[in-house]
Amino acid sequence: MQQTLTIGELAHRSGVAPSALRYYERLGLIRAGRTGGNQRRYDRAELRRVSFIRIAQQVGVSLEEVRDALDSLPESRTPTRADWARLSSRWQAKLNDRIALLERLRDDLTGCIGCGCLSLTACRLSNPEDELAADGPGARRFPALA
Amino acid sequence: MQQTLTIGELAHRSGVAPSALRYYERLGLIRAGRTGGNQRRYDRAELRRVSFIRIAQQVGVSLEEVRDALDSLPESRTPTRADWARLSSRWQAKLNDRIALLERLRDDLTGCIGCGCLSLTACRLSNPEDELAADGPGARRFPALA
DNA sequence: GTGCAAGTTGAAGTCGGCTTTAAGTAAAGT
DNA sequence: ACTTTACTTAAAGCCGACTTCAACTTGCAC
Repeated sequence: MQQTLTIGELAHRSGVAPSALRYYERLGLIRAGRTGGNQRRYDRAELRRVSFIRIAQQVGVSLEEVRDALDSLPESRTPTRADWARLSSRWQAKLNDRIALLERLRDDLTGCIGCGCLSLTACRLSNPEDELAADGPGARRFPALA
Repeated sequence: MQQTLTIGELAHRSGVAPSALRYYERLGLIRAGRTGGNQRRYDRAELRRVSFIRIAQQVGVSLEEVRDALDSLPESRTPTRADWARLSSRWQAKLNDRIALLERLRDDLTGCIGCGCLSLTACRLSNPEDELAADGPGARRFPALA
């Protein structure tokens, strides 16, 4: 017999409000069974799903993207290992991009502290900006990630 | 004589819409001079500021947090190096936390692929969940970052 | 079996982060 | 000078991610 959690218990365990859990369910991110009296009962495994959702969210991934990812995790039958690998590598790339962004941000900060200048925005020593000015009318520093 | 950018030019260069730039200005994240005819003229340095904002945002940092950080970068007079160090280390911690989250997310994914199971949520091999069940009624996996 | 905390729903409200709209002004090209 | 394109504002609208509300039902505790 499977042990299940009420919405309150899952909320408490995960640190996510019951209202948010219902919202996630409406969006198809998590699933719940029901009691005879129509109350939700969560499989313990959902706790991991919720954790995954929250982490992803905290690093700037939208719920829609998360849903797409979770949808690709087949609940039912054997998926091809190739499908798995594809999904995984897509997320790997996404995560690597974000890690790179974070490192860039960190380096910007430390660079400006390192060089002793007082304004991040005016630091020419570590960041000669004129490279950009050279590459035509459409020079964009940060093309969109997605 | 300082070279300046119109809002359209800054928008194009940074990949951020003019409306968003005006919004950032209202929130105090960026600054602009004005022409005689009341049009904005941006110092080139603002490009770096905008870049910083967008990167921070993409990794889940709110504009308010960004503003707080940027506010601590004194535009005017010499700030204490201690202030700088404090601000920097606060952000370092923030960034390190986020990097850790990303790595955890990535490990969750790869772990589940590695072990060959088909459901992230049901993977018991690599993630025995019962440790959590043990630590009382308030066990929360992810206390808030901030 | 009764009481009360915890659960249910749909609809409306909130907040952050912008975009759009409307009505008008500035600046650059010819 | 004139035309076109880019800019200005305030106010309203929109979308994602929830929370709150109101009215009602379940289910565990005694």
